[in-house]
Amino acid sequence: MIEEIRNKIANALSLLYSSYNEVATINIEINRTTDKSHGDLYTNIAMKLAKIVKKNPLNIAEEIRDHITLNDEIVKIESVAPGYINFFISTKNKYDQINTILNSKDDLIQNVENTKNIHVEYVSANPTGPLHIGHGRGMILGEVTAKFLSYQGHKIIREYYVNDAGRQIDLLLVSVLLCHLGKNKHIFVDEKTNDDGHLVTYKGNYVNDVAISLSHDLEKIDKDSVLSLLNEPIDSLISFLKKHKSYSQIRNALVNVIIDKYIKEDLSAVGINFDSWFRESQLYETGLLDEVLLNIKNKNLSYSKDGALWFKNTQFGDDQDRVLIKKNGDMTYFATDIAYHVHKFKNHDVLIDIWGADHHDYAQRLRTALKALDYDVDNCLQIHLVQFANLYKSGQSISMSTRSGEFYPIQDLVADIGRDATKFYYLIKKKEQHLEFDVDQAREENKNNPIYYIQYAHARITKILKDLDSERVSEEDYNNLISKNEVEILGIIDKYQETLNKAIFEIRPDIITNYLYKLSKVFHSYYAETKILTEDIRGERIRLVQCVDKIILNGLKVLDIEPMDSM
RNA sequence: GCGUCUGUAGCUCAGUUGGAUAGAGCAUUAGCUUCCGAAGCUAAAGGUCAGAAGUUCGAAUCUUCUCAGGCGCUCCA
Repeated sequence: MIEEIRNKIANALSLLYSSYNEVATINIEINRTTDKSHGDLYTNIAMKLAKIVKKNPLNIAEEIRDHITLNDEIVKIESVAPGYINFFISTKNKYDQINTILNSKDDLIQNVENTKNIHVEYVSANPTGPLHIGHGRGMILGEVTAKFLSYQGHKIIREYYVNDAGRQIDLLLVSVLLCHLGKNKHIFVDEKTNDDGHLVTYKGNYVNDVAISLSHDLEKIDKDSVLSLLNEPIDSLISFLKKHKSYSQIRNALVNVIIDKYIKEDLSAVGINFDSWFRESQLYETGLLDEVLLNIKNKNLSYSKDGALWFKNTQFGDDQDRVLIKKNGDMTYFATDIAYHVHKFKNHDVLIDIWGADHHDYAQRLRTALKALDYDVDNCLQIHLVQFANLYKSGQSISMSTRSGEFYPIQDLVADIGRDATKFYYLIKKKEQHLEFDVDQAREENKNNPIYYIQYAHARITKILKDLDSERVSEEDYNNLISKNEVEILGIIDKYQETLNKAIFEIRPDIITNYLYKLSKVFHSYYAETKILTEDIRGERIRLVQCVDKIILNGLKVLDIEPMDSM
């Protein structure tokens, strides 16, 4: 319908204003009206042309209007000040979408033509403990990103990058070892507290459980040697451990326990399964890290200073150069991340990283480094930065720290409000927005809680339609659906497909949650005001609510939320 | 100081590519059960779209500046 009108206008323009070159290239916008007294569709083309053809926009609108013929579908055209052209569409054609949706068997999603191999990396929290609500938003948005891209038709691999070779693992190992020796309250002489007042070693209750699981391995470490190092700086103990012949085996066992007993369980609680787990240690073992560092050196992008190896970031606009290899020989995250991305570039067309917004500067740094190594960063690497979520409970903001053991595990949130509410609330706003997440509200089972409100609409429709299985309802033209709510519902239905596809292609789940909420709202209003199962126009109303229900089910399915037939 | 995200009703937020009178929910106030689920509905009230200038026929939307808040600017992860 919109295309048809656009063609008619283009035709009129070529007759009227062909002498102006710019007219041929102008974008003819056709939009839906918000006020039905202005018809169904409108265009602002006359106002855009006013400047080019130097005429009063209203006159232009009139000229265009007179060059478009009416037919069965376009029943009226009017030109209105300051220069809108409004189109009135016949009811029969206005609502083709309702039949399209009711008759369709697929998911109403358009596929892209050239599909790509896309690598999506998300969560990737250090394997030092259970996942908590601070990880929740990236977790859910990462999953939705992967899902939406696969709806588009792309081939997706979901990967969790496991930082199993860094300092945090050594600190966790020390913490676990202390527990094993019954010294879990021990604090090292040099153990500083950071700005948040948290310690460097891990103090959560789970550390003790991990120590029990690993007791067989921990027995291999000589107890007396460890005890003798307790009054020295923590790094003495760490270097002692690193020299131990079973060090990598024990570290590996530790990481396995954390991943298998905690992280995978946490992910599964919100329904996430990764296709691949990539370990940082692989970068060392395969020699890729050395290879990449050599490449950086050969391209003259690094230099040595103060015993460390530096990348020449200032050559690319950064305000300082950044360290690749520390004075003590350890790699920085910068170095291993470059190598990891080099690895990912080998087998994929597009890489997507889902990171917290606090990594903004770092993302820029990584991009420039990879660009300097001749990777097509602009086209092939997307780093999606997700703003923080602030969770509230009983009016209090919940703060989080894995090390101190003071955190709210994601599994507790799921147990508290349910998997679907958890997902829904994390998805309710676009990623650039800071998210205020009220746990108490998410637990409520009333209209304060959008997910229940939507579920309730579905439950009500399910109840109405329950006994109608045998009733045949034929395709209708919906001419009798003329009440305010009916017209509004038809209008919302009409926009579903374009809304859905916009959400999928722009990876904006918030558009879907908003849409479903609005649809549910009008439905509830309609339901309270109108009896659906009446004698006279029963069929049309049944089809209307069937369509509403189908959209709710489809929208929830796209978001991977389970519908509730009764509540 | 630099970078970045944000600023819309008392609170939490929508607002299509710049379009016609800026919209919801909560909270407040006043109502609605012979009737498909009241886990609901109806209505009232609530606005300097942070501020200023600019572009435009037309700005919450685009540009610039200012103000306020979050985050980052470690040989941290």
